[in-house]
Amino acid sequence: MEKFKQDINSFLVDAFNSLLQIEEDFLAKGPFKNITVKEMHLIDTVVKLENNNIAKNIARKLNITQSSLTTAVSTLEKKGMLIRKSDERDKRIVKIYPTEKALQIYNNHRQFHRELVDVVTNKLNQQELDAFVNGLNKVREFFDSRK
Amino acid sequence: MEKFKQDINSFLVDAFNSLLQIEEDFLAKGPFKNITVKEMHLIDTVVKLENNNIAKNIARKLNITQSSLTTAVSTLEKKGMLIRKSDERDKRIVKIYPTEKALQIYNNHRQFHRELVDVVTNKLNQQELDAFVNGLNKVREFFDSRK
DNA sequence: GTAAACACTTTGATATTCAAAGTATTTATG
DNA sequence: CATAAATACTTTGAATATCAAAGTGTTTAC
Repeated sequence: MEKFKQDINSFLVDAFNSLLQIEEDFLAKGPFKNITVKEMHLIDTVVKLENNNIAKNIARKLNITQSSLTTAVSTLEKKGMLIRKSDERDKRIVKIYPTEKALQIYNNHRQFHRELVDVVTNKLNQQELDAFVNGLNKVREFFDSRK
Repeated sequence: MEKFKQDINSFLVDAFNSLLQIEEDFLAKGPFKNITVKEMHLIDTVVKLENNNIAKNIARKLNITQSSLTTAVSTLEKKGMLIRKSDERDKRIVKIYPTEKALQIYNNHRQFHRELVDVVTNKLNQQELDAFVNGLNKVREFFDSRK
């Protein structure tokens, strides 16, 4: 049992850092080199929020302050990745949209994640996969409950 | 199958950030409030490397440059967490040691991880645990092979 | 119609990171 | 054995990220 616990712990400690590193390398080798993991994460959030893409929601999702978001969006606006549009109905609100270029990067990055997950699922049979995903979800539930 | 893949992916994407957040909160509530997750990670590495605690090794382990390490160590030296000692035999080499205070923080943090892992293992039966750890190790293998 | 609330941006400060240059020490080589 | 090269680290200067607090403009509430 101790062995299991060690495995789980070292995974939580080390594997995530490895993932970050791999992701960084992948982006560095990709077609758009001047994008960091953090910027990728922002683009990802913007795309996924779709119609809830107002600045406030994005900041909350990313767990950063509005002022931090403002600067991050400005940077990506300069890089031609994001566009600001103020809401027609409520002019206080700023909505944030990905450019065509950002969508390309997004898809490129999605592909990376898809390959990553494929490697895992290919190595497990159906029963193992069931149990694995079940385990992950328990960990996640715990994390969510502590937030 | 698609559902499984989505679950695995969103775990890798979101759970990591949740963990970071939880860890930050835990440190903020702990007995030594002025310690960040990154600083904790540095202390952790110093303690674990034991006799290989020379600056160069620590930087490599953390995947940061030597110059970044220098400033990080200086900060924790000022906070009374780390001590520099130059090597007797080769005076170019700087060895880095944790103070008593750092060891207390280290143990406190270890306890946090122990509890975290306990929560997970308690929620899974033996068979599920086998599959879960097996799956994690497959993910890790993939990460390591890409490094 | 004015005060309060809201959504965002700007400003000023602090922290992190890196590359490049600099310092001190050790190793290699002719 | 003297000097060049390599090594381990630190300093410097620049870029980026982050936040709190103050500021701007807009909407809502009374």
